[in-house]
Amino acid sequence: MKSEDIARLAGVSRSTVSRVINNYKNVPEETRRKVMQVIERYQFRPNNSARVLAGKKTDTIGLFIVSIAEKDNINRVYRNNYFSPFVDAVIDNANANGIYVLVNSIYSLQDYEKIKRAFLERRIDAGIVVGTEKEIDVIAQVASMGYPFSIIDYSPEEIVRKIKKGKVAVINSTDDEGTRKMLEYLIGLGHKEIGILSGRMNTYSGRIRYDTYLKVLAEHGIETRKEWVLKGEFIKKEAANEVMKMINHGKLPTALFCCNDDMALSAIEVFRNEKIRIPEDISVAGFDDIMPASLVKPALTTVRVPLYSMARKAVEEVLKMLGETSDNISIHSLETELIVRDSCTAVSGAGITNDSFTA
Amino acid sequence: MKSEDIARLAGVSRSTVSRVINNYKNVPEETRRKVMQVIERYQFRPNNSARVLAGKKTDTIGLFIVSIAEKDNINRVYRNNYFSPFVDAVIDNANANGIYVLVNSIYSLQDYEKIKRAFLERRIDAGIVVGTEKEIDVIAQVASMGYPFSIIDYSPEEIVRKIKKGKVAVINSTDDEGTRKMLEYLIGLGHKEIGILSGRMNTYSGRIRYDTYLKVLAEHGIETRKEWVLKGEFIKKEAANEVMKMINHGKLPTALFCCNDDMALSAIEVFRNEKIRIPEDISVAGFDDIMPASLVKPALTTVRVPLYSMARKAVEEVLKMLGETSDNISIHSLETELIVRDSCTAVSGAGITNDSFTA
DNA sequence: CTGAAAGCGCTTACAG
DNA sequence: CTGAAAGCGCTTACAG
Repeated sequence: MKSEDIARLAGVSRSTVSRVINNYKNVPEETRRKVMQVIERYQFRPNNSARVLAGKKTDTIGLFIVSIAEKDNINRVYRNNYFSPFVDAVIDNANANGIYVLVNSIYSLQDYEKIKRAFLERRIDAGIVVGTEKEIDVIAQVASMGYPFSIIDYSPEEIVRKIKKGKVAVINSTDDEGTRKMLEYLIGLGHKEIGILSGRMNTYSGRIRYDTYLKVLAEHGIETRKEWVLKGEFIKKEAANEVMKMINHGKLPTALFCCNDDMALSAIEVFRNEKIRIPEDISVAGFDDIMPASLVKPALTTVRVPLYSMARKAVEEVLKMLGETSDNISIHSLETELIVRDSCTAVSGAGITNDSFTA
Repeated sequence: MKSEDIARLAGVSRSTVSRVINNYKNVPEETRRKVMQVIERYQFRPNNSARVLAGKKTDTIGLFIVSIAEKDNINRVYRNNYFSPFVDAVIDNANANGIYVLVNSIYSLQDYEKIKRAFLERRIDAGIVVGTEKEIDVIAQVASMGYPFSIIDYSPEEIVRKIKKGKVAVINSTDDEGTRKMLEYLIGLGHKEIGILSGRMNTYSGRIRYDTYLKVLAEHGIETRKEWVLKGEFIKKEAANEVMKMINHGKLPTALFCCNDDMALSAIEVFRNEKIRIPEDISVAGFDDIMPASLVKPALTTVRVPLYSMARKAVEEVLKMLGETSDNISIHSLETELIVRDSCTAVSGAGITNDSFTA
């Protein structure tokens, strides 16, 4: 069944069938109805390849997930916990707009060519990139060909510097404010010895969270120690190693700010095994608010990153840019939120209770 | 840049360029090299729509995720925990074979038309369906048009009955054996009072797990009680309600077999709030082995469903069928595994320890 | 308002 | 071994 068949059956030309399908206004209601009837009767749907070849959009966007984890790491925990809701949200929002989503995993620099390939083969109209280690040069290249891009978690300054032309939206959360809220909450609980379990420094959020930690402590005249600055790379295992090292080293801080929940969960496990109580002996804070954060005991105090809204924004922006002719680089920061649960408490003897802050 | 440009630059015809791209054997090495050089120099990639229109495959499969949860249920917990690894795995395996994946969410019966549409528009070569409430008639219809399908978690008997013709692979896990192993493990621990928190009965795995529970108890001459047969629908909230009802009713069983981990986690939470200790007062077992299962305290004893292998199988089968001409319906059952952790223990006074079974 | 025709960028018998 | 040509199924100026 092709448009020619529909035309014959409806007693019109292929041109008219096409005009009906594409909602041209200069088709009389009578004709439109006649054609639609035949279309519905035969469940006709135009061949997408033919439409695209004739100049239509693909109505498909590419979602590229750059994964921090190794390809053969079966757990791939970071991705599962953190990205899944994002992927869901992108698909939901795209589908709601009649747009298809082609999802790709990127595990290596070489895989990055997939992005270019998908565009060169004209499989997609636009792209969304999420994950670690974004190869900005490839993206800049594709963007300069005129394809819109939403980029999640990337330095706006670097985008402005590296993307000379193109339609690009950068979607971040306000991790600086989130970090600040968390640290001021801890300081408010009386903590003066606050360690950090940092994330990947080649990641925008990794750097922001770390930099803001340093900044806020400095503002409050609080010093940290080398042994309390742990490098966890956003990965559970690395985090566990670093925490163990700190424990063996001797004196613990009274609070540990972890740059993501995965690492916080890992830290909690190590502490528990070492009979270090949470939050009595040490307060542990996370970042992201992934699903398990509310399930573990003690439930994790963390900073919520609005992944769903970010996904929606990414889709919205990319579709908006698709309809525009001029280049444009836009920056969007969505609000983070402090989520107080049970893994942090007042420093003993500080005379402050957790409750004063949840109210 | 199109194949014509490459042809001109390489001093050959479009036909020859096409033969090089499609690996025809009757191209002399010399010619092939010459053409490839130009292709690489200009980063040429053939327009996919043109190829498809000319008769090539799309090299894209559709992944359709039927979601039990409501569209506007922000948590959509079931899907996140259970399906995410599956989606990941499908994408990994497809990409590894140079195949793209178009991911679609299905929330309503009406959404089911998306499947038909994707095929009619010739966007995909084959489909994989996962999730609850599979509208088998739509699938049968599409399958009868010759498009291969892998269906996850569906009754083989019903497939054989309803799909008269087509290329279909049904991929299940051995939930019957898994259920049996779990129940015999519990019975071995001395439990004679075993309740069940059942799943969705319009789901194949939901029915199998329930039916096998009844069967195994009967085989062991163990009776259950009406008040211990809870209907959780695979959903945390329903599960919590049912468990609460059972608690209020009075006597508890010594063990509760939950038909998925989400419900088990939910049950554990309710018990904890009611000061009922796990596993001392009641043993709780799950099914699936989702990520949080190993993280909660006590860690959940459960049955592992080999989601990753199932995803790989689904991709493999669908690609295999793509290369075949004849119709074929195949049934595949992948092994489940009993995972003993901390949420189940011997009935007090039974004189049996957990250790006797983990060895 | 509507049809005939050109064109989108490939692939593949066909003929040589 | 290789090129000219037909054809895939649409869309859209163009002409009327």
